[in-house]
Amino acid sequence: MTQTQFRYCGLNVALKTLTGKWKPMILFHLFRTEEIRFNELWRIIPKVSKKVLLQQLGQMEEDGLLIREERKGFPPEVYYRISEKGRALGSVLAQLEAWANTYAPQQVQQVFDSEKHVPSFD
Amino acid sequence: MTQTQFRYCGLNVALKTLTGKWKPMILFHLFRTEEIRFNELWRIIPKVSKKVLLQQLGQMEEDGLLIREERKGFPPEVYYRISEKGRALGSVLAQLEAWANTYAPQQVQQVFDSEKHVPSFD
DNA sequence: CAGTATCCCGCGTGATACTG
DNA sequence: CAGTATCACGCGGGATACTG
Repeated sequence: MTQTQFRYCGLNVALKTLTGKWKPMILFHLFRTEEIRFNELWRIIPKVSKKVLLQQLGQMEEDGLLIREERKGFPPEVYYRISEKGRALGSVLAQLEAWANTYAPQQVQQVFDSEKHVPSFD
Repeated sequence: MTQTQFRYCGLNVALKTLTGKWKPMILFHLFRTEEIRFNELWRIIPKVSKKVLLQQLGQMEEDGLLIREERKGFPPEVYYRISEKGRALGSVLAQLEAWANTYAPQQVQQVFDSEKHVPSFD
């Protein structure tokens, strides 16, 4: 039996940065691609309003999870990519995913079914 | 460089079960003790209303994170303890805690300071 | 194309009083 | 002691139109 210990202050902070309706999906895509433009991201994420997507990206930038790069010109080009801080979360996110798949497979399936098409990348 | 992969459906489910203002603290205490009575928990968690604490405990029971045991008699005695499913999250929670302490120490410190007294058990 | 401005609504959280 | 009933409020999320 593994005895794991933690305090809750850091846990609070970590969960706060991860909390947001679209953040898991955003992270998923950031982990998949080197960089991605806003509209590209917006197109592949169904049913989110532009305002909210911008909002969540803004929070994630504030929290240092991602890096926003604005290449000058017109029309504007803005690229988002995962940061080091964000990448450091990768294994933990994978473990959360694994935990859910193990202990709550039916709920995971529900989320899966509730979406038109979950990008299946192999 | 560790390449970690995850989909977001399970991540969504996992984060949903962890989302709640007092859940990190509740988990912390459940991991510390074998079992704990409601009022005991209520006393050591400052500034949470009884209703909300009950609410969050209720959700966590629904999600199978903890086990609620009601021992008959009067006045009633209700004990809460971590479940297997909940315990399986231990190492992940510890990693989230560690991540926050590494990458956002000042925010963690802020949370720490904003509380009268964070139970420091060693 | 990327971002802002408004207006809106439901839900998570909270204070307080009451009950078995 | 543990739990419920009410009432209230702010905030996250959403629809839509507009701007540089």
